[in-house]
Parts: sequence; structure tokens; C-alpha cells
Amino acid sequence: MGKILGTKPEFRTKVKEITGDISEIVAIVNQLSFEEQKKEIKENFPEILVPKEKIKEREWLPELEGVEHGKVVTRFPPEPNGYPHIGHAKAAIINSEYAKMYGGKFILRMDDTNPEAERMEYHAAIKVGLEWLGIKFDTIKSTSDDMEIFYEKGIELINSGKAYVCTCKRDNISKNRRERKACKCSMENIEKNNKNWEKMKKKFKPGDAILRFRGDMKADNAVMRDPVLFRIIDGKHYTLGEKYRIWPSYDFAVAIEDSIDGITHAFRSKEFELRKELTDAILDALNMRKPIQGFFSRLEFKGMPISKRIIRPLIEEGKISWYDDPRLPTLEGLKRRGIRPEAIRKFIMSLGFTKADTLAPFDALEAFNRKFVDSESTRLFMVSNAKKLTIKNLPISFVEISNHPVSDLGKRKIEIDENFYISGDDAQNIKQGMQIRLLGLGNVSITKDGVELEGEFIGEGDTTNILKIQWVAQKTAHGIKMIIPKALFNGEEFNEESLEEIDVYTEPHFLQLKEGEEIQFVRFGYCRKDSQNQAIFTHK
RNA sequence: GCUCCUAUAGUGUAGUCCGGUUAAGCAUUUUGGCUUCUCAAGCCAAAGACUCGGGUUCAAAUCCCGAUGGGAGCACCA
Repeated sequence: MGKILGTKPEFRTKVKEITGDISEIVAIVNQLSFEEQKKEIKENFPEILVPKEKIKEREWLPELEGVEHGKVVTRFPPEPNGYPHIGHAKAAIINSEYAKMYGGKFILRMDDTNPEAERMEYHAAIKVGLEWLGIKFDTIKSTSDDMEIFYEKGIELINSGKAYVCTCKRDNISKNRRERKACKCSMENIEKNNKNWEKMKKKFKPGDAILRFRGDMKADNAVMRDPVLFRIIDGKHYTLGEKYRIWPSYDFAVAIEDSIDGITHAFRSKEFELRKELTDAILDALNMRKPIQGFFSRLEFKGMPISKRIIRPLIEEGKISWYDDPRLPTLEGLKRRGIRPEAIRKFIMSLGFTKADTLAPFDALEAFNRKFVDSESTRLFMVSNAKKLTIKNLPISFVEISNHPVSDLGKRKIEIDENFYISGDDAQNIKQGMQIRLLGLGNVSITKDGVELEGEFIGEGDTTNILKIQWVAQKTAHGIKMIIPKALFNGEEFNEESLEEIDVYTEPHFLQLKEGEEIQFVRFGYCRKDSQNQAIFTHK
């Protein structure tokens, strides 16, 4: 019924009439047996038996409305006040993808209007992080490049009566906001405001005076209750030093910047949603062009804190070493853990553009990463909780093993004698009289089990219904530390066992690999070589 | 507390604007099978969802009202 109305809209006006016909037909069809129905379809309507084509997963963002190719300008405006993390990646990727999608421009703008917070170190880290992610921008600038313009626009607002200098105490201001009351400063005339603005340059101390936008103290949206446009900060700015001491607030700076930079679409995370009204109001007051704004949800991983407020104390307490800890969702942390930038991009694209909160489990990212890493990971043997296995009558002194089952990653030669290590977990399952297979080597008949095992070499034999395990030659075994990152938090509580460290043996070939290379320890999982003596577990 | 946003399988989403073509698609997860000298990858299959309650309509995941859950904002931070 729905199908008919859907495909043939002309029937929609005659719903009542056809309802009867349809139920009659359906009744007739239902009287036929399943076989008869099948036959009927085959003879007269073979097309409906064709299986449906599989729908490919969408890999791009939703189309923008009414945009022209080549005319889209987006931006990513991070504040250089911390290390970049997955949240930055989301904002940067969404904005840059839209620019790419429409052949437009993408601007990186360091949003540095709070001299107390910004640091060169962070500025550099953000650039490194974005480069690692493979994000390219057409322009790189800093908000503070345009200080003179902010002043110009600020004065324009004062002179049009749309901004005033407020000298109230901070507490009073917030009290008035809560009670939706205007203060006496807002009654002052333009001349007085100009005078006070001049006084802000030298005379007033930080906190004594601010420039406020004349919004609406009665507005439901608290952001509109005469927000701050400029305030005095005496700190030294990381690039401009002490050149300025009146600094624009975020809302003012973003509004002006987006407008003069020619931004057509500004995609910001949801927490800024209420500020759209303000940004638009400021631009309207100045008769400036407004960008289209869109909002997306913040992205966090379960058990992985993103905020400095939570991470910093952990570093201070020594619970984690630094911002590149593999348990953290910082770009550095993810990188050390072995997550590929392409995987992050795909993952973020797969989340779509929504305002519904996203608390993604880490394994969603892992699944994407695995697809990238699998074909390029050198396969190596590694044993944990090593147990000795001695093999009698071994006829060979070396063996060559392929570094990958499918990809052409070469072979490695392993020198062997009768002394081997195998994993403790495997040793437990091995009993006297059993036959097992050492991967890449051959079958072995076990003559003694227990703490130290013994066996006799058989060589070729059954390879299907047999325990197949990895091994390491004792004489060349290379000991490394295996680091296994787990969720930092279980709910609210810090997970004291979040970083497992185990001592393991691997093959000497490990030493030949480049630092940072992704490997797969056979039957264990993907890992990233962190140093000559350390590997970090990436995921299964 | 006030204001705003949001609600589809275990998880993440598509579909929602313009109600019917889909008894809700994809990915991931889980389970089974095939393949394989890895517990990986690859291939095949199965399982599994429209928060609740009203209303409008021939027809509602889709529109309206209400409830509930989740989130954000209420900074001289961004």
C-alpha cells in the first residue's frame, strides 16, 4: 500500500477507492501457496527477485545549501593555550573538508587574544599536530594581527552608541546579568565613553574597566546581556609582547575576523551555539558581512579525558608522564599509540555532522586504524611470560620467515639452535605427548611439559588441527618492555591499572625496524615501536 | 534555577526539513561459516533500533503538544 502510493502519487487523492481493491488483491495472493507465489513472480515480475545492491557507506559530509563551487571559505581557530587533541582534529577536519569539497579556501587562525594563556610552545604543537593529520591550509594568521582593526571597530561601536565602558565591579556585573538589570555606566554619553576608552589605554588597571556591547539586559539568552568586547590585560603576549593592553574578547574577535577574512561558513562545536546570536548582532551593529554558522557535537572517548583541567593534575601527581602519554586523546598520544592520521580522518568523517553528543568507544577508531595498519605491519614473534623449550635433533641452524602473509615486506632470517622461548600461556596448554607447530619452523612432538619443556623435531606434518604458536630463539632473544594502555578512567575514578607494562622477548629483527614503525606481534596484536627497548600496544 | 540544544540496534550514524517508493540503510561490536602455517586481515551470513505518552492523517522515525533522559551556556577563557 505504501509502496503504491509512494511510486504512483496520482493515486493519493483516491486513497479510499483503491483501499478496497488492494485488500481484495492481497487476499487473492495470500490464498496462493508460497511456491505458487514464487512461480508467479518468476514468470511475470522477475525484476523484483534481483537482490538489492548494497549501499555504500557515505564518506563525505552533508552537502551545504546554496553554495557555489570555489566560493567556500572556512577556518579553524584554535587558541595556542594547550596541546592539540581529538577535539581539535574534529573541528579542523570538518572545516577543511568542506573547503576541499567545494574547492574553496581554508584558513588557520591562531586565536590568541588572551596573552596570559598563549604560548609559542602550544602554537608550534598545534601546527605540528595539524601537519601530522595531513591538513593543509591556504592561509595562516593570528587574530592578534588585526588588533588595529579591532580598535577601529570598537571605537565605531562607541560612537554609534552601541558600546559603552563599564567600570562596575565584576561581582556587580554578574549580579546585574542574573537579575537582568542595566547598570549606571550604560547610561553614560558617547563623549564620556570615549574618554573612558582612552583611559583604558593607560590609566585604568586591569579589572577597572571594560568595553561592553549594548545588547539586551532582558534577553533570555544570557550571552546577549551586554557582553564584554574589550578588557585590559597587562600580561606579555607571546608574539606582540607589551604592545597592547586592551584585548578583544573572543566573541568580538571571532565576529570581526570571520567577517574580514571572508569566511563563508564557520563550523564550531556546540558549546558556542548560544554565541551565534551575539556574533551576528555585533556584525549587524557594524554593518558587516556575516558568515553562516553551523554547530557540531563535541567528541570525547570513553574513559579518556580531554580537558587540561583533568589532565594537568595527573601529570603533576606523576600518574601520567606527559601530554604524549598513549592513554591520552591528544594527537601526540594517539600518534605514539600507533593511530594513523588517515584513520582519525575517516573516523571523524564517519561520525557525521550532528549535534547529538558523541561519546565514542575507542574501538570504533581502532577498527579504522586496523585497516590502514594491517597491510603495512611487519609480522614478528613475541613471547610474554617466557618459558623454555628445548628441541632435540633440530636439523637446521636457521630459518627464513616472511614478514607479512600477503604484502611484500621481505623476509627475515632467524638463527636457531635447540633452545627456544615460548609464551607462558601457550606452555600451560601444552602437555606431554602432544604435537604442536612452531610457526614458520615445523612440528614438534612434546616429550616433557611443565616449567621447562622438551620436544623432538618432526618437521613437516599436520598443519590444520594443531596448536600453532610463535616462538623466539633464546640466544638472540631481545628483551623489550611492552606497554599496554587502557582506559584512564573508569567512570569518575582514575584507573590505577591503566598502564600495564610487561617484559617480553622478541626477535632481533625488532632492532632493524624504524622507530615509530607499526608491527604486528603474531597472535598478540598490533604494536608500535616506541624505542629499541619498548613497544606500545596499539590494538588487537 | 533560567535559557538553549539533543534523543534511531551494545556503540557510532543514514533517513527527519518536503509524512507514503525502506515492515528503517551503513559501519562497528558480537556470534557462526569459508579462507589462512596468527587469536590479524579478507570473504559470506546471522543477531540487533525509531525514549515514552497523547494528537493530526487513509498513512508518522518523519508534523504538533507534553513528559523523561543526556548535553551545553549563564567568565573581564576561548
